[in-house]
Amino acid sequence: MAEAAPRYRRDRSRLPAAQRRRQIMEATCELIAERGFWGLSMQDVADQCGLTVPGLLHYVDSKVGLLVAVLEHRDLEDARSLRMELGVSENEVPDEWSAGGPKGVDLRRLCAATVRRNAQQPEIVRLFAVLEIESLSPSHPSHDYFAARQARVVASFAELAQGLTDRPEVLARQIVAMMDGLQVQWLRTPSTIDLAAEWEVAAETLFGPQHAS
Amino acid sequence: MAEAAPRYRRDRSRLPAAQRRRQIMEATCELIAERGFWGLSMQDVADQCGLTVPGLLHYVDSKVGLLVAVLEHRDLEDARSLRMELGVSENEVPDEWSAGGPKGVDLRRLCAATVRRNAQQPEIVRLFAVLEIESLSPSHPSHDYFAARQARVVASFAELAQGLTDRPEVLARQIVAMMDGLQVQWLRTPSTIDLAAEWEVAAETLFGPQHAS
DNA sequence: GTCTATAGGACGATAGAC
DNA sequence: GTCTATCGTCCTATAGAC
Repeated sequence: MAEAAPRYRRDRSRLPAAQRRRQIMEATCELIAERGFWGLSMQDVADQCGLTVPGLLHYVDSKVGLLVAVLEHRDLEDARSLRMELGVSENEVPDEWSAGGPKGVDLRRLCAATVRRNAQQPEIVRLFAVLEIESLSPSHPSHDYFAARQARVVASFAELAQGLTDRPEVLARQIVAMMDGLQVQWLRTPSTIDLAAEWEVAAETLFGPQHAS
Repeated sequence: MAEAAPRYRRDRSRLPAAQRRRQIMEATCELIAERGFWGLSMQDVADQCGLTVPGLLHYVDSKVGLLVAVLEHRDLEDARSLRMELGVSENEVPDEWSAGGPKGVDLRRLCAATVRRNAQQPEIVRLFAVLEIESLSPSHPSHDYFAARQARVVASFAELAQGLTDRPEVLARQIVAMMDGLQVQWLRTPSTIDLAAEWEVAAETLFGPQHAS
């Protein structure tokens, strides 16, 4: 006749909605990075937030809903942060570079900034690495999202590479491949690889020796 | 009082054990490539083989056992096939290159052969791509396997790159990164990318212009 | 905004018959 | 070598109370 113990000690009752949403999103990012979308369970997310599963489902309508919420959230966050990093520190505005119209941004600097930023958030990098691979399957809920994303990035890079080579799209693909590949190696053994430094060397190879400015 | 229908029409009853094992391994490869190890279910494997789950468990003792069986199987297969491709067509013997002692093999040719072979078995490439990322998690059953594999490949490549550059390990990592990255892009849109050709161009960038032999 | 309770499956694995 | 039957756990999602 013992009372059933709750799965988790819930200490943060009745958070404001916005804060709760952010909390849910962050927990989901971590857990997808750790286990992938197929390995994600609503129970784990709920536990990590100090909620029950129905409590969690009050905010997102399904497991897939959780995924798209996370992706939208990351896209906004990334666009904002990259605009800051490049747009403010230099007088170029990489307005919507990822959405279609990169305008006058130096490709090499854009890559370096991206890598530098990624080097500071391995969990996010891992989230995308996991989803990028998982979503190769046509039946994955974010299959279309990542297909479009890949095409968009390559197209943007290719446009920016037009002055640098006679095969801009090939260079664009190589850049993306090298960045992704180095990031995976870095994720596996972060302590033995300095991602930003490694990229600098790779950039020399891909773009040719650095011009003295 | 209707009889329960079987999940699957089992038409290949009582295969010889060796044949059954091969069938199980191939089905598992496909399904892990499609869904990852976390998304793999014994039921799916059993169905695809025309078995019930307990019937399947007669051959492998657990789900993890299935995974390691697949990896061992692929390693044997790959070593054999690569030895054939390189060792026979030229008079070099890349004996156990992946296990530790690459001997006098031309790195550039080794890479080209590997890519050429991979271009013909997208399902296997995808299997490894999925597991490589999934296994970043320390709790993944093949975490150690892929960590060791990564280290081994980089070390081998670095050793082979010693004559080519003053930073062989950096070049080795770049090669691995580029191969992996291009392969992922190719897996996403196989029809728009010629993997072997794309690698040839990348090799020019990484190794420098091809020597006329 | 969060809960309890529960429906309704799918899962990995075992025991034991044939 | 393969089966039926079954256990106990986990899952997503719903209904409705507070």
